[in-house]
Order: sequence, then structure tokens, then C-alpha cells
Amino acid sequence: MARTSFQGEIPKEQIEVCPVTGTQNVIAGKWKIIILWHLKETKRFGELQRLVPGISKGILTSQLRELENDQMIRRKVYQEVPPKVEYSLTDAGKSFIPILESMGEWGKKYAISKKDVR
Amino acid sequence: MARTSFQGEIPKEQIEVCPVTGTQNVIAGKWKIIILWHLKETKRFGELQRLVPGISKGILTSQLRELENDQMIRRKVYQEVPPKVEYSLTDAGKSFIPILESMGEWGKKYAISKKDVR
DNA sequence: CTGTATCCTTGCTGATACTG
DNA sequence: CAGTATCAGCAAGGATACAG
Repeated sequence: MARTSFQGEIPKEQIEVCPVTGTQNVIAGKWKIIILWHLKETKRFGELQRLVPGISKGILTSQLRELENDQMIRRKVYQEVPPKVEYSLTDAGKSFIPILESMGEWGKKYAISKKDVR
Repeated sequence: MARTSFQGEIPKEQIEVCPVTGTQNVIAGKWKIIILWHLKETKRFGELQRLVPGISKGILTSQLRELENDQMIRRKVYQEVPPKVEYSLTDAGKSFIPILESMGEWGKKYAISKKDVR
């Protein structure tokens, strides 16, 4: 299968040169973009897991935690039994949605049917 | 150091749900965004290596090849001695620049000074 | 239901040496 | 100058079992 991943963090000097790097550091993570996409509407943990097929609870948790640390999403816990947790976008997260939309539009035009060529 | 990487490719089904995924598959790669950024102007291999501190020839080559396969950049070889190779953006690549600019703007506002918190 | 803890696997990154 | 080939290391992703 084609490789599209990356590992490690980009040095800070690069952020000066190319501010996009800072953004990249936030959205890097295999599922973060998809998660943000779905969180345009507030969703519960279980919903997210269902919406993102193939993701395990552990990974979903870690991605959510990182997004939370980056202040992209908010985590609201309802003290009930059974537990209920809702995730929603922060202002920063919301402000990123237009970029996701742009990326989606671009992807429809250019990124489809290019895979499996290598 | 904080982790921001990811590994593996996102399943195709997800592309239907979230077209951004296709875009993500193209720009994922530790240095691809920086490379595209610099390629707003045509550059030679050596220039790129100098502009992106810390990247090795091997990695730079592989990232360039993947971008080429994804038809984001064009590779022009001058049959000379010593060899000369120029890289430039394709139309698809150029059309992605505005998104990079948006990401840069967003990054300046939201992505700075959030690191090293985890 | 929503996690946490642990271990394992994958494969990208990066370095080095070599080539046209 | 612009690569290619090879190898090693390690971080991220993933699975499973357990917990509040």
C-alpha cells in the first residue's frame, strides 16, 4: 500500500519560514481531520467511533486528547450513569472548518483517482 | 518531544464521507507542505535541500517523488554535466497554494505557542 | 458508555555509502 | 549536482484486556 505517513515533529525554525508548519503539527495524526470534520456537530464518543470506521477506542481517545490539548475541541462530561461525554469544536476548531472545506473541494478536483499509481 | 505524526493510509471509504481525506493523503509526509511552500518558485534539488534544514537527500528525494506521483510537482531534468534538475508546481500544485496560505494564516493565529503543553 | 493500560507491529524517517 | 541503495531506529498506530 502507498505510504503517506510521517513521523516526528518538524523543527521550530521551520515555523518561522513556513507558518503552515504550525498548522500541520496540529492536524497531523491519522484521524484528526476526519474527527474535526464530524465534529462540525457536537457528537458523543460512541458516535465518533461509529462514524470513523476502523478506529479503535484507544486511538480515538488519543487523537481526541491531542486535539483537546491543541484547543481544537472541547470535552464535556455529564456525570451520569451510564457515562456520557460530548465533544464539540472550540472557536479555534470552528475557525478551521473553512480550511477543511477548501481542502475538501480541492480534494474532489485533484486528489481522487491518483492513488495506487506508485 | 511531542508526537504529531501518523502512519498508514486512510481507508478509501473515508474519502466518500470526508473528501478532505483525499487531500490529507496527498500532503501527508513530514516535509511535503514545506516543500510545496518553497516551490511557489521553481527551485533546484540543492536549493530545496538548503531551504529545508535537516532533511537528507534520501528523504527529500522520496518526498519529491511522491509529490510527483500525486501530480503536484513537475520535475525537469537538464541533460548537462553537472546535472541540473528543477522542480516546479503543476496546475494542481499551484491550485493548492491558496490553501497553504490559509493554513499559514490560521497557524499564525491559533497554532503558535500551543506546543510543549502536553 | 467511556475510557485506560499494555504490548506488538508497521513502516516512515534518517544516515551513510555509493553512482552517473 | 543529483541522485540511488541499504540499513537501523523508533515513534505512531492498532489490538486487547481491564476499569469506573
